[in-house]
Amino acid sequence: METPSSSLILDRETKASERPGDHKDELRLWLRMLTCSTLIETEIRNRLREEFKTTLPRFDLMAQLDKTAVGMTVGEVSQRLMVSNGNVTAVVAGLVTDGLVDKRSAPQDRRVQILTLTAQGRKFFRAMAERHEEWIAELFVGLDQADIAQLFRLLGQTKSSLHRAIAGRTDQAAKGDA
Amino acid sequence: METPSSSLILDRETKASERPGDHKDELRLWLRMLTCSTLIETEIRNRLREEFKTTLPRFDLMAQLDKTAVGMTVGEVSQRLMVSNGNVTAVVAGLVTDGLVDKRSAPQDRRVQILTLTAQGRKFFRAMAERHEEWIAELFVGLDQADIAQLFRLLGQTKSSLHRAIAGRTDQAAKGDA
DNA sequence: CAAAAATATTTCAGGCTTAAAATAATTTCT
DNA sequence: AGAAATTATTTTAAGCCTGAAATATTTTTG
Repeated sequence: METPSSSLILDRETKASERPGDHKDELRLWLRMLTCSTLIETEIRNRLREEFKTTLPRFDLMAQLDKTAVGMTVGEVSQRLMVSNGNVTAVVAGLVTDGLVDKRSAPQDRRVQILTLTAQGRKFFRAMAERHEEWIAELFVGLDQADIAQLFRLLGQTKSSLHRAIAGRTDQAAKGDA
Repeated sequence: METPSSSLILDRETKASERPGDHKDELRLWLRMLTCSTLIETEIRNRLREEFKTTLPRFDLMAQLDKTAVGMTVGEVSQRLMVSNGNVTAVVAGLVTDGLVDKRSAPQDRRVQILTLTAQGRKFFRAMAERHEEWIAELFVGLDQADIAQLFRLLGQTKSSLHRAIAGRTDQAAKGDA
C-alpha cells in the first residue's frame, strides 16, 4: 500500500530500485559492451586483412591449435570457439588448402579428425599473434593498470552471471521437453 | 645497462610495468569481453528465434527505426548499426517482404531511400523489445547496481580509448594515401 | 554377436556480412 | 548549360555461420 506522497516522490526521482520492471540500466550496459566489442573486432579484422591478408575466424582457429602440441579435434575447437561444428569444418578446409593446417583421422577412432598447425602455419600464426597483441594494447591505451584490473574483475562477474542464467534456462527447457 | 641483480628480480617477480612489450593483461581483458558479448549475443539470438521466429539483425534494424517518427535513410541505419550499406539493403528486403518495414525514395532527393516501420512492424517490435529488456536484465542478474554503474563507466572509458586509437590510425592511413 | 544408441563430423539450405564495382541522382565548377 | 565530382544505394562474389539432416564410426545392450 502506497501513500500519495510516496508515489509523488516516485514520479520526481526515479531510481531503478523503485521501478520494478524497469531494466534500462542493464540494457544500456549491454549496448555499450556490444559497441566496444564491435569496434575492437572490426578493427582487428581490418588489420588482419591489410597486414596478413587473412580473416578473424582463421586467426581464431589457428590460435586454438597453437595452444596444443598434439592437435585438437573438430569438436574441441568448435566448443572452445563457441561456433558450430560445420563452421569449423568449413574454415579448416580453407586453412588446409593454404597449407596452414593438417587434418587426419585419429588412428584409434576413425570418427575423430585431429587438427594440427603445419610448420608453416605455426610460423605464420606466431607472427600474427605478436602483432595482434600489440594492436590490442594500442586499443586499450586509455585505461591504466587499475582500470584494466577492475574491468577484468567485473567482466568475470558478468561471465559467471551469464553462465548461471543460461544454464538455468537450458535446464528448464530440457525439463519441458522431457 | 642492467646490473645482474636487477635482471634476477625481473625473472622472479614479473610485473607488467617491468616488462616493456608485454601486453598479456590487455589481451586477457579483450578475450573475456569477447566471451561475455558472444554469450549474450548467442542467447539473445536463440530466444528471438524460439519466441519470435526472427533474427538479431532484423531486431537491431527495427530497433533503429523504432527510435524515429519520420523514418531513417539506409545510410543512417548502416552507420548506427556499424554494418555495411549492402547489408542494410539485404536485411531491409526481408523485412519489407514480411510487411514490417516500408521503403520509399525521398521526394526531394531520389537517391535516398526512407525506411519506416509499418504499423504491424512497430507493434511486433515493441512486443519483442519488452521481452528483450527482460532477457538482458535476467542475464546481468549477478551484478548489483554499483557493479553495473562501474562497469558502464569503465566501458565508457574503453569506448573513448578505442575511438581515439582507431581515428588515429585511420588518419595516418589517409595521410599515407595522399 | 547383432541391433540400438551414442558420438563425431560433414553436408545442406538459408541467412548474414563485407569490400569493391556498378548504378543512379544530385551538386559543384567552369 | 554541360562536364566532373560527389553522394546514396544496390549488386556481386566470396566467405562466415547456423540448425537440422545425413553419414560414418564406435559403444552399449539385449
